[in-house]
Amino acid sequence: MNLEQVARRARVSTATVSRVLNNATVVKTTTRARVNKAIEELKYYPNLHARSLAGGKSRTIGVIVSNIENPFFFDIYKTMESDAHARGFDLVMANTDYRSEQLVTSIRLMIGRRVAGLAAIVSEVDPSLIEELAASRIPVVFYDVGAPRRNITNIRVNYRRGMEKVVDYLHSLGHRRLGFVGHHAMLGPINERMRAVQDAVSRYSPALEVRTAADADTLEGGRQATRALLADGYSPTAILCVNDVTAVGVLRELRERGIRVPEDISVTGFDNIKLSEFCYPALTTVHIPRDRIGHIISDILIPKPGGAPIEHEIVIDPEFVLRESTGLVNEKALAANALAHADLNANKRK
Amino acid sequence: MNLEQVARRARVSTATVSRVLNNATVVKTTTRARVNKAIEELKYYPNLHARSLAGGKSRTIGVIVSNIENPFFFDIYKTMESDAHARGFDLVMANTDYRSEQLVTSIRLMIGRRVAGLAAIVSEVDPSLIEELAASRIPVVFYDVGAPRRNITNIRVNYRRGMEKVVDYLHSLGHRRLGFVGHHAMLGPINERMRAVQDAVSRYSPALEVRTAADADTLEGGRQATRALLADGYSPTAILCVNDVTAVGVLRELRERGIRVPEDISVTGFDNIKLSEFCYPALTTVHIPRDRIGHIISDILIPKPGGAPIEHEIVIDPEFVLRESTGLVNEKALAANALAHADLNANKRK
DNA sequence: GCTCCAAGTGTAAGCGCTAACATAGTCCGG
DNA sequence: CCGGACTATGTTAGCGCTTACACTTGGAGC
Repeated sequence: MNLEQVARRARVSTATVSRVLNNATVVKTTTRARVNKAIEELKYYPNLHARSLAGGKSRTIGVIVSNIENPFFFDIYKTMESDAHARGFDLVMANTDYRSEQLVTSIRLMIGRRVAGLAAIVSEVDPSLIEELAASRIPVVFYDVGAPRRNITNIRVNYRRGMEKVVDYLHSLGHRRLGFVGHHAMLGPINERMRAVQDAVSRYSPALEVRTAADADTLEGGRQATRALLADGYSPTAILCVNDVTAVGVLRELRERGIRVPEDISVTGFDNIKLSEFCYPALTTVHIPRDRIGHIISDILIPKPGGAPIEHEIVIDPEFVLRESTGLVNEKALAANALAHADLNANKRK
Repeated sequence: MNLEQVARRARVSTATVSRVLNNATVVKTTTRARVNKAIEELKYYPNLHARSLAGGKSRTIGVIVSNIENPFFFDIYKTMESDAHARGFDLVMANTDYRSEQLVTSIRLMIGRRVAGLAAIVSEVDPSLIEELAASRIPVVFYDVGAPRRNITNIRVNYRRGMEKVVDYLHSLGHRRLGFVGHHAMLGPINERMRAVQDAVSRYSPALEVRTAADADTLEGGRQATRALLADGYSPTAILCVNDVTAVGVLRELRERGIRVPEDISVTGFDNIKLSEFCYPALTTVHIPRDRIGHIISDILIPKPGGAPIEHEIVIDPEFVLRESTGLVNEKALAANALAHADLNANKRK
């Protein structure tokens, strides 16, 4: 089923069919109708490969994310998707699972697909890759990593500021021993986040201390990291998490141990995904405007006809969101709990 | 940057480069090395469009889902993705948001991409679409809808049986007034699920009754549906949900109203997504083996060399999972709560 | 030394489409 | 009644690749 067959049936040339398909206005209404009828009857769908090969361009935007399972990435994707559809583009998504070799594969795949634009919402970026992309001349948006170039725009979030807000707030509640739960991808921005926490803490040093544990960027990962954090007898009065998903995992582990949140330990998330509002207790977190980020990326990669030129580096300031998972420090309760927990373990061993 | 340039640089013909790319074995080792070097140096990535146009086939599998945001769909996608990658295929995902016109668009897009196979994990399928797909000769797998054909395989889950297990269990705990929270996409399988609930309930009729409310397939949707369900004074002692995501929304609304789960009201989910284990209280639910479903789909769409032929209709039996969100009926507490809630509302009005 | 064959490589015809250019109608003013 | 300016449609050369087929070698077999 191809152009030629449609053309034959509609008694026109392939060029005319092509014109109808791309709704060029020059086609006479009656001809157009005839062609559309033929298309309909033959259930013809143009071969997109031939199209983008011949046209030298595609109407596809590539999106590469570290972990699409995390609603943070997903929300950005979703916003981009609706923007793209509205402008007649399609999205192709690739997931790296924080593995840099997967990122390389994905980027090559996207280049192979000759995407019209590429969004890389990932943390594990190699400088040579950026070089390669710069050479490819494909419009690219990096989130949080990379350096601006002619065809490369950077969007970053001021995590430092966000983490400071969290640390300041916890400090003001009297917390002095903190835990930070990260995830394994400690490259780039996450490492940056870890450093952000440490720096934020060090402003109160030595009165304020923090210890870190990391696991996967999943619910289960947050839980495991909590176990690691509490394993060696460290008893933080508040646990900061690299994001909300992890934080929900933390909540689960604390509940399991009979530690109440926020009465015994305070917990904070990051990102302000929908779930942070629906979990129990609802998470105190930091809002990252994912829809705004998505729109910005769309505007860069699919420039609107009359659109204004876009900056090559965009910085977004996050906002503190107070909910139920944080409260005044409660050393006594914590001590009691630790004791109870020790007893429990002792009993188990018997 | 194309085959010809690489060929020139490696001092071979384009055919040889192509052979190297597709690792045909006939190429001499030294030639192969020369070509690979040229590819490397020129940072050449084959144009996938040209490839699938010339080859008449693509190594891409299309996946269409109703709501990728719901981990149920996502888990299937993820399993398929890793299977596909392992076999050198790529996935292209499309989301319908339960809108049937979006499904039509997506299917046409996939046909246009000449995907090697198509998985439609959606509920809103029109018979004429199935006809169209049958004609396209693309291997297709439908989940829960459609009818088997030469190139179409069906996978279904025995929801009926799953719902019966839930209803039986709740009945055995003494529950007699049930609520069912569904979602808006009341077509096909969801309607099927609703009927499944009603049928399961009617076996105990008239002792057992159920009322239904529906909203979006999201956390927020579950919450809204709960409001609707409880709005007219109906006071179920247990709420069954169409899936776990919705159930977490229900939990949230009940908590807000000061209704304890499971002491005052029992809640059940469906699917057994990871979150059902991490929310509070952990959900009693029904396990749908999403990884198994994903593998089955992969095996159908990307047949392994020595693979056994696949049935054209596959039925999966779900399994009941008991957790913390269900308990013995407690009419007294419920009455007290209803009263308290009425008071609260009365107070608000003042 | 010659034939024959296999292994390795080159040649060129498409795959289905777009777009630049060519051509055929159509209408109007002079 | 004819030239020119449109408008509508046709012709055709690629886009970058795969693949059937043609061609060149260098031995092995005799």
